[in-house]
Amino acid sequence: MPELPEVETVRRGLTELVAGSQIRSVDVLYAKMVNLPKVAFEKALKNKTIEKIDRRGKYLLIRLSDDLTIVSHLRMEGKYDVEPEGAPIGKHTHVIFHLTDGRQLRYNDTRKFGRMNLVNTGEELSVAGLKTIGPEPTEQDLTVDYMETIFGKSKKMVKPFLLDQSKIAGLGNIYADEVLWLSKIHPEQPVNSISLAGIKRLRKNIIAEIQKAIAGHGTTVHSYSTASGEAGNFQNQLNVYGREGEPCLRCGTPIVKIKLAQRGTHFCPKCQVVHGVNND
DNA sequence: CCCGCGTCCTGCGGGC
DNA sequence: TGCCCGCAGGACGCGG
Repeated sequence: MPELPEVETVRRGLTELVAGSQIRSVDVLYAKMVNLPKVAFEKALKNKTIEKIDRRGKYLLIRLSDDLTIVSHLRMEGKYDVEPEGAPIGKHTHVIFHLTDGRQLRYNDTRKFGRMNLVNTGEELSVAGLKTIGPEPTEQDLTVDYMETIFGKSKKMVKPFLLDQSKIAGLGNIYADEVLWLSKIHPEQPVNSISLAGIKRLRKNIIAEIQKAIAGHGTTVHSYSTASGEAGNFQNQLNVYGREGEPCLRCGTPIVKIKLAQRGTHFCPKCQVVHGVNND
């Protein structure tokens, strides 16, 4: 479920809760969750200290002593919870880190889509998604020049393009719909037909929206909450996502939902129209 | 190389 | 009510 702002919120929560803690042992309850054979994964993590938690796009990089890093991707529904030793194990708990202070860090994931890759620090690029990941959606990293170049080279529809992590890191289905609505760009618009003004508008909205969502601790759907039990509140600031049939907040036209590249896509059919080449 | 599609999983809500 | 189907904030790997 989580997109960049939710993963960043998890990163901050984990930093508060477990940075500096030592792992006594690890239990892998669902072997496919980890890249190494279960026993090797468990053995390698024995007695390691969690030094800090970094993030790249939607990936958490859990830095451990002895130059080890767990590359953790939550995919749709992964979450970390800290529980006291002895708390009942939920049916969706797949990895348990026993800490030396008596607490446990538990990885829970209803759909089992999440993955943990244990690698040597510095060799994160051996993880498939990190090899090709695009720039972070920040003022410094996501430059106008870069956007102009990649947009000029593809005829792909802009919505699926924004979901491609090798182009820009961190956007998912919700924020892609939101930034296109904010930028008044139709989700089916081919990227090489978006004017420079449109690209600049989109870039500004991507950067600002991600920052705003991080400030709001991310978007909560279902019963998602962060490691520290803190639910995000950004869902209250969504303009189009999940608002099918409700009036557009700019013009009152009912929001439409279509399917693009297998993903639900929300937009305003009046504010967001497909333009001709470079016609804004 | 690019693109679209199936696949990995479980739970929930809508419709019959 | 019960069942079946489609859908869900992701991304990889495959084949064309």
